[in-house]
Amino acid sequence: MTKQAGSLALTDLNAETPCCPPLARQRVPAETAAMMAPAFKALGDPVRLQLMSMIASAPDGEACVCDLTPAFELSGPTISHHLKTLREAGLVDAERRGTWVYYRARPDLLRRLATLLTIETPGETRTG
Amino acid sequence: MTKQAGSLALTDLNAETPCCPPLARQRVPAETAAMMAPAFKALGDPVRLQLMSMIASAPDGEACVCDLTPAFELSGPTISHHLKTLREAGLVDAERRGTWVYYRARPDLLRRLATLLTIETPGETRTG
DNA sequence: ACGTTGTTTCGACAACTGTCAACCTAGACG
DNA sequence: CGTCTAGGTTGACAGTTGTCGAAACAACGT
Repeated sequence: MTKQAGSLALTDLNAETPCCPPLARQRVPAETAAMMAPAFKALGDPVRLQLMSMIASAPDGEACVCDLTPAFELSGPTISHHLKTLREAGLVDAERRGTWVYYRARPDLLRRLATLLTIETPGETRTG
Repeated sequence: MTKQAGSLALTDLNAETPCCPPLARQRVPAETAAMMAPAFKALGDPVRLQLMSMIASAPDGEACVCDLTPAFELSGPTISHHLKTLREAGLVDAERRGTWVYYRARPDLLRRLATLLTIETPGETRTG
């Protein structure tokens, strides 16, 4: 299990590193790529992308697993597995309150990813 | 329409579909998720993320494979494979000019991904 | 036409991922 | 304490992915 890489990335991502100018502005260093790629990978599955959206768009900013699971035709363990992937990628946080577990989005990383993908509009439709 | 994930997604993504409000604004429909996830997946590899960045940040907006390959300690076929993945995800375009093949970023999809990840800052409440 | 150089495709293999069934843990309720 | 329900973990399996070497394809120089 070489999943220590994941946790390490998490640590770094949680820091206030101003690590990520837009991808199109300057070449992403290998170190940054290694940190951000797992987050993109986590979003690279339709189920997880929907889960992420359901969590991030929840009215109270958090979603109960009991609401997430029935939204898919997948078994509980499978949903749990996907949620774990999102957790390990640093995209969501989980909290148990009584019987239920609630998931909450981590806007920091999400915002960082968005920044990385940002394209600076040249102001014109096309260059040449 | 048959939903052949790969090529169909490409077609749709190339169109001017206003498909993607921020992920945190409203729940991403399964259809949209199926369209966007492959793009995130393509960026979910450190090598491809760097390739994407090298292409997108290239001075002339395009990068030659002959410049990309030596930037990694990977074989030519492997780099070519990653580039193909980016191509199939609709993130880049390839064009052969004489001996060399040049890759160019497709800002449309990149911008759409960024929009999808955009978080509306809570402190930035629109007054009125 | 031929050989040289650059790039992609093919074939193969190890590693990883998505999925489920079965089991285990945490809290609620009697 | 015992039992029920909600979730998470483990183990196993098929399918996919990352990687390479070898071969095929494309364009240039001679």
